[in-house]
Amino acid sequence: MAENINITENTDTLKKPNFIHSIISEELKQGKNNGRVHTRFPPEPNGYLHIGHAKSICLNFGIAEKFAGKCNLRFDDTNPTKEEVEYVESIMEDVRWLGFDWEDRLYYASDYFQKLHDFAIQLIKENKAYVDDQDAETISNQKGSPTRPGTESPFRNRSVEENLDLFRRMTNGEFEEGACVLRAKIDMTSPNMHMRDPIIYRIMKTPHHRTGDKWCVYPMYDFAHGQSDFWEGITHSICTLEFEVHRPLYDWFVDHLQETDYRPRQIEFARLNLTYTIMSKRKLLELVKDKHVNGWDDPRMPTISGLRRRGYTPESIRNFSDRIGVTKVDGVIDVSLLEFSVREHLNKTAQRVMGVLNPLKVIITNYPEDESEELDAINNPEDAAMGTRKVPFSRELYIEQDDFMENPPSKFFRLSPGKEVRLRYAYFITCTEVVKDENGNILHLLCTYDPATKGGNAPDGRKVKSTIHWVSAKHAVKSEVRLYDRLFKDENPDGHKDVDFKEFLNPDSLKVLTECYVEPFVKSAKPLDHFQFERLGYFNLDYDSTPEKPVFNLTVQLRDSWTKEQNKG
RNA sequence: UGUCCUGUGGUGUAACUGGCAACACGACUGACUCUGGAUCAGUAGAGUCCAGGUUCGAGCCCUGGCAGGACAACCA
Repeated sequence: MAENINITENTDTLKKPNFIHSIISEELKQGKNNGRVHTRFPPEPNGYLHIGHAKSICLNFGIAEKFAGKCNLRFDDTNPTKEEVEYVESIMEDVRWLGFDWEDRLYYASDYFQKLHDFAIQLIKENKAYVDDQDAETISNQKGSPTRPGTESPFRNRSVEENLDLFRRMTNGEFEEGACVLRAKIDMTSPNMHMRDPIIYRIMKTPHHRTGDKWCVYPMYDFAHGQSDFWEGITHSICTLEFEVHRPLYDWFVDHLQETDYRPRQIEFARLNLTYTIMSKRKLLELVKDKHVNGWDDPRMPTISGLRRRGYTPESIRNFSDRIGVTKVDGVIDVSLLEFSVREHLNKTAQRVMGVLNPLKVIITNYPEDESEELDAINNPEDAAMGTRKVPFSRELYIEQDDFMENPPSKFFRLSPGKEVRLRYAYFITCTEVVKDENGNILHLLCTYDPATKGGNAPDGRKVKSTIHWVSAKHAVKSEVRLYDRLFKDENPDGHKDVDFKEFLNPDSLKVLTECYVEPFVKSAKPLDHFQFERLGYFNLDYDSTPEKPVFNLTVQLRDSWTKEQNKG
């Protein structure tokens, strides 16, 4: 798992305003909540966070930052059957890695189990809640349908005393799971299904990851969330669109909780959808459990830990999040926007290095056998402060197979027989002979170099069409490189009614190259360090690396107008 | 036969109390270049879901439609 977590300071100046900012500004102008702004990020610890959560994290913490308010981290842990400490820990790690700080405001819904239980008793005493002995199916049938009103439970009018006694016995564990539930008494004919006497407590005899076996009744989401917000002094409870219809219920509970002017306000926004990926925690879990990927942090996963391992930076994710905006329109964002965001950041910050993925040996026939020299290379042309490094050069080199064509088309500028190209930061070379085996497979290339072009410039002003990357065979570090492609072949794998999303898994989403050569500079790299392999893409060092064998992950390729050109024809 | 929400270039978002539909990604040109990267300059692409109405003027206001989404877990 991730070791090198560097908290990056939040210097983003963009923070594009959105409709929630407008609502808050307006309220502030009216003096609401005495100018206080307090949000929260409330994940259920039942899985790893994904890029969709990142949007929510940036939104909630971003609002706090923008309005000089606060943002809490709260675990919505009201269902012990699904929640685990492993998830709690990963979530905290991910939020921190993204660059946000909840300071001392770490909360759990389970912190409020007692208060919630007290409130439930209060509702019973006010004759606004009752114990229902019917089973799940019966209750469900009585709820009616969105177009048909529900009917009342025969237990709806039990006396307060009886309800109090029953709920006490539920709490004491006298009943089996499913034997009965506590329901709010609202309106079985409401056009809003959520107002038809919603269940607020159920019996669960599963130990809770924090409270152990102290409780055997647990509050439902709707009963816990608004009250938790209230007790924490949350002013804006931001959630996704599907909770829109829950809002009247959210308000109903808070209105019955306490008489005061202060009310947390629920505001909904559209969750993030990305092309070629799925965002459902349940389905991501399925990919992990069925081993379609190698864990939650597999670099192909849209999880934050996956993106981190893949080489995404917190800045790039924050910028992405800002760029996509916040609205109530259900849309799908093109992954290319995410990719643009990493390229943008890594272009400015990544150490450049030369690495050959598919090696083709080149022998410089006029370069002395046992000699070698060191050439100066620029670490990052976008940032002079990053300085230069030495790159070893010798008689035997590797170049990229794609950089040589025996019979090149007219627009191919790279190496071919008789053609001269520049080896980046080194010399001009000319291909003099293609050496093949008896089957006609290319074994290696014989080239000559021009000693006068050392450093890459010809004193006679001679130009070459192309500069290619290379690596000195005897100095290079043999590495493994993992190339990733999109996990799904379909733009919307989740959007087909009759086809399971797994049908669209891309069988070629991972390609492992074991014979790659990278310049010795990378020997000192630590896991997660970012590099640009010149002319290829951005890569980072994987946790699986050993000093003997580095392993690199492809974060994203460089834009490539050559293959684009090729695909035209 | 319901309630709630949403409709602006290919995609995502803007447009302050009505005033020439803007920005980013993507696409395409060209310039430059020791990364076919980056950078720079530029082009195309929507008349704002539809139909009426108010107004000198409507993406914004009004009326009526249409389309898409959410809601019937003892999940969150």
